[in-house]
Amino acid sequence: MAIVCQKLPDACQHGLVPAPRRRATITSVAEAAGVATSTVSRAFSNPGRVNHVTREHVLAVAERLGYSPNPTAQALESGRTNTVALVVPDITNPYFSGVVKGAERAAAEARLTLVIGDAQENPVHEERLVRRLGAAVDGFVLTASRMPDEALQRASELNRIVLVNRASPGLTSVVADFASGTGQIVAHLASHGHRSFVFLGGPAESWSGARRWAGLHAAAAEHGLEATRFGPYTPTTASGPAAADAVLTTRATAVVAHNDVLAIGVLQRLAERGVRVPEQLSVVGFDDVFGADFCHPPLTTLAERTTEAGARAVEALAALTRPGATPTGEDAPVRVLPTQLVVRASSGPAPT
Amino acid sequence: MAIVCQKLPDACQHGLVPAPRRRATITSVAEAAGVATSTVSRAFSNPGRVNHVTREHVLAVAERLGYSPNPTAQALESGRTNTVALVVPDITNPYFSGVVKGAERAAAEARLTLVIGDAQENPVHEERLVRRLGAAVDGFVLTASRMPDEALQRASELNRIVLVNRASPGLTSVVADFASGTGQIVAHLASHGHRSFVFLGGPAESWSGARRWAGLHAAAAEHGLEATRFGPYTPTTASGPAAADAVLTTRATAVVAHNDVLAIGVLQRLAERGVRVPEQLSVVGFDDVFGADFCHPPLTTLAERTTEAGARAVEALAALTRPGATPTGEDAPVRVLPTQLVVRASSGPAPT
DNA sequence: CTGAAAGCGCTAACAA
DNA sequence: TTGTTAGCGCTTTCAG
Repeated sequence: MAIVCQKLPDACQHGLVPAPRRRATITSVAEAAGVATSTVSRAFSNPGRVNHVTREHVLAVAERLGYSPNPTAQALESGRTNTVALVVPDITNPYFSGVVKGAERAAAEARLTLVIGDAQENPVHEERLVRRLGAAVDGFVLTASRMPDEALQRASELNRIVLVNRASPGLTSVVADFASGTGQIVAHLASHGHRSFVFLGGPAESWSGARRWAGLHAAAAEHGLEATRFGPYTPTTASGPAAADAVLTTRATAVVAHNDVLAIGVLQRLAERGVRVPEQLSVVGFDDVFGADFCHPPLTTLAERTTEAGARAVEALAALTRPGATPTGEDAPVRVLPTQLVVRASSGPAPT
Repeated sequence: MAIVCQKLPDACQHGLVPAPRRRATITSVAEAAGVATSTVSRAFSNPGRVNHVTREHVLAVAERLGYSPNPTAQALESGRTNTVALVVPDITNPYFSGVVKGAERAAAEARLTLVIGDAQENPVHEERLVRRLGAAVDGFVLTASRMPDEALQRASELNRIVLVNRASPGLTSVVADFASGTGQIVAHLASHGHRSFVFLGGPAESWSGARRWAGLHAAAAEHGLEATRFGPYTPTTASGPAAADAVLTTRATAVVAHNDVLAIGVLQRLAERGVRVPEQLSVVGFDDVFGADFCHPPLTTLAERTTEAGARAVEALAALTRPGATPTGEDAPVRVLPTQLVVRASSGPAPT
């Protein structure tokens, strides 16, 4: 059995690799159609340079054989795959849904295939993903990348990269306006008479986490509020209890969480412990994710334009892959998207 | 400038395609190391058949040059990419998060790269995705596929396919035990004195939706309940108002929604209209997604082992891709995973 | 243990 | 307009 498998181009490899059926190749189509492979190739990717009736014929034969060009081979030749990868830290975090949706829409418009990779909140895994996928895609959108700047620089030498909610020297990026957003949050709290708040920090590597804290800190100083930072916490509801309990050791009247998922976990814990929100403690999140509007009480949170961010990032990436595009450089644009505070029932006047 | 670009293997293509930098190839490594390309190849993928010190040397040179094998080229030769695709109808639906997580874990264990595709609730888009990615991956896990059986059969001739929450003749699949699950739901309602309920159906093409209704219908007959089906509704919270309003035209004392997201939308609408849950109306969902435990009131729902489903599916796919695997056939296994009713506050005694 | 050479499926000169 | 030919980067016989 195995002995037969030597170099018989077609019959072979079947018993070994259970590839369902051998796909038709450009060669088989060319033979069946009685033309050269290059004609078949042109029929598909260069319609202008082939006789109309020849083309029809080739296409008909191809259809009959169920042929469609092998993207792997096309990619090997051209170096382009028309595929871009979107990498997110944790695909189960609903925050990234919007980014994914926007990226998909933009990819479809640019006739690009989008694949999504999950970095699993792990810089090492993220870097490996980029290495692994590097030659198989035309570029990456790295969302809230946890990779250190050096790693990003290294990766950007081999790959086209666009960042979302992360900035790094020389790299194109799309970020939310955290400066304004954190200002809105602090103004909201100040207007309600709060004098101090606790910030529940997210992962240490999180660039946006750092921006959030920096913004809150600055705005707090401006408004004469006292701001304290706790954490880091893994941004999941599971971190809620520890975070909430930590807050309750202080006399802060408000708490701002790294993101909504963490805030919701905090809310759950506070309910468990009989702390009334917002009467005793105001809670504010970031992201306005699915769930923020129906948790109890509904969460005040800073909404970002995540869909737009995903779309803009893919568009920028598509532009980078087009011939004649300027590679990254000093002038790498940072696009800032507005943010908006959505006030719901989880925040209110400070207790007197 | 462009004139220079003729066939100079290296200098070319730079001005045209702004690929950040030319990646090192097996040839450049071979030259730099003073060995043949085949030796480099073996150093990487056949460590046994190369002298230990030669191998070290090659690896060192490769490292210095930043070389890593081009998966596209490897794939072209071997037909294997060590990449599998997971396709979901809508990645923003939190239900699929568990499947993704499980698939990721299993893929990592099998040393496979996982890419995720979003079919956007569209059978046509789903089929196109399979076509597009077909040659670039070793196989597919199609989750809750909306493709008709014929399309699946066709696709399975060219690709290795494993289904999750969908069955189709001859295809391997992993499904939740809806028969038991729907029985649990109906028993729960019956034990609380409900005499009739409405089922809010999901997309018409949804296989699991059909199973859910079939199970509910059968169990209702068994318990002497009256079951009515409404819909189809798009399974998003946005469909909640229409669905809830429809239910309120009936005298049903309970409503079972196609999934949690829809159920949450219903809950929101009921609150808006002043209908008390569960005093006036019990609400039950499917999936136990993120949010089901903190919506108001917390949702009674049928929990599936989504993580396990994702993992099992990828394992099955990995097994299919291993040499010697039996291609699909009559005996294609259908693996049934248990389901469990999670009773929360959204369901209770029928109003008297 | 290592090298030479063929070829995976496709595209892009170049000729005809 | 079409065919011929030479690779893209890699793996894999087959010799040495």
